[in-house]
Amino acid sequence: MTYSDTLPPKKPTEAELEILRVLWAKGEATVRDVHEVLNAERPMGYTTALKTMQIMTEKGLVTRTEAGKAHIYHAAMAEADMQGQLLRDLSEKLFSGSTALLAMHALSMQPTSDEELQLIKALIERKRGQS
Amino acid sequence: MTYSDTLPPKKPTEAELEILRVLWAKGEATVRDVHEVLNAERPMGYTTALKTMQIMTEKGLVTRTEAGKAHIYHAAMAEADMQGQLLRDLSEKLFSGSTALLAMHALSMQPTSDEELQLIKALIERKRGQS
DNA sequence: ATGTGTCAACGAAGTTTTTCGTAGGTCGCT
DNA sequence: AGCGACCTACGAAAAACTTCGTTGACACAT
Repeated sequence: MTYSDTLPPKKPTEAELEILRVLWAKGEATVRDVHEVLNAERPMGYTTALKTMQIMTEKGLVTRTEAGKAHIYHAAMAEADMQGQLLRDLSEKLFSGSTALLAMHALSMQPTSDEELQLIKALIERKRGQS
Repeated sequence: MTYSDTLPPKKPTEAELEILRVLWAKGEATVRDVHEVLNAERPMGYTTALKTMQIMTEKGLVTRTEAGKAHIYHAAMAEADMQGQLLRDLSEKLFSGSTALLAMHALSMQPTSDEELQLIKALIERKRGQS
């Protein structure tokens, strides 16, 4: 029985999220793969990445295949699901739980391309019927 | 010379954010005020709130007036600015830095009222000219 | 003046997160 | 067999965060 069998996945820590980012980008990766990417961004020991990934396995944040010599890791949660979870978390803590309010704030803070605006308008039209 | 004079405000921790929430809601508050609110949500010692607020003062997250007996605290950063900062942080970590992408995801994850949708549309129209 | 209540300051313990050194295993090469 | 390269596992230190007990100050009522 693993952690993930009994408890809902907890929010990843800062370091864990960095590793998840690499896993999402690559689809799957070994500790070495992950370490190479992260170490390029800022100095970090190999065993630091290893240890963190071991802990993440215990927590159920990643799964691994122990096939060959080096284990192959996968993110346990899809990136979109994690985006949703952290977005909801932030909306609760800073926007009274309103993801719409959060979205509005996000939109107003940065130049957005017409293309993106168009996508958002489409999204809104699609939602209009629902509520 | 205080911390905030030399360094940009760091991301608040979980506990610090809870305190900021109270300060933003009340405008200003004493340790007792803050403690009463937080302790109602979940058990928490008075000195825990006090200590955290002292640390926040050092970090420059809050300012305080030492006028009377009890110090009066204010959030150093406006709520909207903190919302912006944390939104940008999240967008960098999970949305390749695109706040528009973040906004879209936020919009698609929860029923949104027509009224809110209307506001967002207006926001988009206003932005359309800019880019 | 003595006791009671409220306050800030401080130190320190407890917890979680991050970091990495060391040890031991396996593989392939000489 | 011995060596070097690469891997996991483990333990533990270091750093960051959270919690709270104790102390001493001050004011006010007894």
